Amino acid sequence: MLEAADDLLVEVGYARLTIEGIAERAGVAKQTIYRWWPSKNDILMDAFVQDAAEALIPSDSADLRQDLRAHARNVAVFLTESDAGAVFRALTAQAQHDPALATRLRSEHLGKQRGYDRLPFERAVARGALDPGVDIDLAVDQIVGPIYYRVLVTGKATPPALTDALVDAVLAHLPPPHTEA
Amino acid sequence: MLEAADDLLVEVGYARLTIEGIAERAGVAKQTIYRWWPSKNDILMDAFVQDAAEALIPSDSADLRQDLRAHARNVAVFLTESDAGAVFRALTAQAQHDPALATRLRSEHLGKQRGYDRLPFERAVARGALDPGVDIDLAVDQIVGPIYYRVLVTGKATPPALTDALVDAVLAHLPPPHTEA
Amino acid sequence: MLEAADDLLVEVGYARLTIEGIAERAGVAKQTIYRWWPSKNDILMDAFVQDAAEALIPSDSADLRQDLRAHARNVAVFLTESDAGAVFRALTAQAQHDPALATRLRSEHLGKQRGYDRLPFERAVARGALDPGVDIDLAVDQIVGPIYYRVLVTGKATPPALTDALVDAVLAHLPPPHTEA
Amino acid sequence: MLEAADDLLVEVGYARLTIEGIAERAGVAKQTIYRWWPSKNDILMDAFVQDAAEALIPSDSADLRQDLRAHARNVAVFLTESDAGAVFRALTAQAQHDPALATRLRSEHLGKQRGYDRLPFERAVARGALDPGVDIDLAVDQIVGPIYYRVLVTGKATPPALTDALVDAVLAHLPPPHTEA
DNA sequence: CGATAATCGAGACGGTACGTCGTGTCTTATC
DNA sequence: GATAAGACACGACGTACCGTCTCGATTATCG
Repeated sequence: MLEAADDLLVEVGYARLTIEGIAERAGVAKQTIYRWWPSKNDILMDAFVQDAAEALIPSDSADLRQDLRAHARNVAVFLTESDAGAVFRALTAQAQHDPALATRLRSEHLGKQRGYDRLPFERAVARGALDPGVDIDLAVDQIVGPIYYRVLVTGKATPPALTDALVDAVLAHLPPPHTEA
Repeated sequence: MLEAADDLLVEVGYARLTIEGIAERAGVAKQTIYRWWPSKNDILMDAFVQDAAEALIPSDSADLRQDLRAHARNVAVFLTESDAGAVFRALTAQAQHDPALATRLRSEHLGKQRGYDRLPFERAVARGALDPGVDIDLAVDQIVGPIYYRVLVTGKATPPALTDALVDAVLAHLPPPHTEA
Repeated sequence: MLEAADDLLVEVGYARLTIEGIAERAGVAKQTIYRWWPSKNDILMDAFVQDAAEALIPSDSADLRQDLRAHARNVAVFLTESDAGAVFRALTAQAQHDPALATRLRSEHLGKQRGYDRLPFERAVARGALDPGVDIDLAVDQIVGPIYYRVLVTGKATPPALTDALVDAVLAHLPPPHTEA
Repeated sequence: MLEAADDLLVEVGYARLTIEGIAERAGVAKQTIYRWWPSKNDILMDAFVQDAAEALIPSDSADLRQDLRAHARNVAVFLTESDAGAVFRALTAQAQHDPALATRLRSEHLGKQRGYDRLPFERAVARGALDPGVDIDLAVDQIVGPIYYRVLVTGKATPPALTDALVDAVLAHLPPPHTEA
């Protein structure tokens, strides 16, 4: 059922995604869908949560720059090339018109994702490679913000060269750990 | 007519914005709307272009940091607080499902806007305050990207402290102009 | 269960009478109803047979006119004022669209009722007060026919004055018993 | 459209007559039907009024018995054999559950029909062949009542022999005009 | 007297039709 | 000749019941 919704979204696009279509594709009665989900967006939300659960956990190589570069590349690929990314873009779009959906999206996905995005920095702090006073959230915004912006707004590509440059720019002015030399 | 569309969008939200509603509000027959605009999105697009034409041109104080900070603040306020910003968010959302709209939005608004966003940097280069080799587009992405990202995706606030920090972070590692000492 | 059906019919009318409603009202699962009755009409039919069993047996006063007048009044009151009459009208209505129901209604109720309707005439013949050659069925039709017609079709009232007049009109031209003077 | 409703009623019966079916048959959108008729019964009512307008006007032969016999036969044939009669039976059935429909049926059809049913008697009175004090409505009820009763309730046949007998029975005890001998 | 089956409530399910809303096209009457 | 008014074919909406189908839980009987 979630699978049917997922597939149809990718096939025909959000605009032509109908509950009747999902029901027919899933071989299910319309009422059965309404029994479990109040709206099309909730179906997509569940489909997305189910699919995207595993994704976008940064690796841990003990090298902050390397981890961030890999993670930024993964975020870009997820957003632009994966099916789950297509669902995410659709949900984000709908969330602009639907505050309840926005809340769900943030509480059920973006919160966790923010945790993953912070992970490389937190590991670096833990291993003493980064000053604990660094504003990690700001750093994360500076890396992933431009990626989402390009995907959702300008439509420009987000090649590795770009994501690498974003990472490098952020790292360039992060204070090194204070060494009592 | 565009006004009616504009008002209704703000009043009832995109989801409940109908062409019949716009026609009624404008005291006009539905067909008259169809004579000029092929779709709801095109009406909004025109309404947006009309309204937002003047906005978001950066000031010129001969101080790059000061100009960028002011501009970033303006972008944030436009996106979160103005009626035109609400229309922009709706259009950006719909553009996710409608490539033609995405194209219009980019060619009729974002291109010009990008020019404005670049202006402070170009002026700084012109007055010799910035190395001409700087990747201005990257710098712009790093400043405005996180703002759009917060507004469209995470829903977090974008106070002046944040936009200032973004500007400062970008300026911190921009190479100063090469001075032949 | 039959009681629940009966009550609901009188309360909400046939149009809003649902099997789910009956089940809920009777505190019973829908399937339990389906175990015993194939359809809504069959439930009503059983409810009617149970309730109406006692009704409409003509008295025997040894006076044909008096018996017929009393019986005709009873028929009119049954049809217009009793709950069982309401069920009968509903069943008769449905029988127009459902031949099987029509057959049940005739075999399980109307046949017996016709026997009761004939009784005063048969008693009169037996006691020598009526010519045995009389077409009793025709006479019955002429008395009860107009009553049902008014109730089911024209909706006009059927007061005692009317039923009495019907009886009198029929009796007026019935041949007296042949007396070999 | 009315034609489609009419045809479908005869073809599939009232129980399977759906508005979607009528729409499809008439090559029309469902909404177009709802624009003009609030319910299935109203469609049938209009279809019936249109079709049955001409029917059942008694002939005038200057012979009361002959006119009544012919008219009673026509009524019986109309009810049992014509398409319009099938619609009438369905409407009468639904009118049992729907007071508004009952009212329409009476005001738009039965009133006029009652006028036709009375006509032979009124003509007889006019030509001096019938006592003006006769209760014509009662006489009409006694003739057509049993016919409707047989058709709607008992389902027994209404052959000419029966309708003739009904007419004869009524005429048998009607007072002749008072002749000043 | 405890295992074993029948019966029941609850309610999910695939369906059909409902009556409503909005779309984009069209015709008609007005100014 | 453009416009308001609004009818129309169409597609989808969300709802109500239909009749069928598992599920446990609860009796009720029999071993």
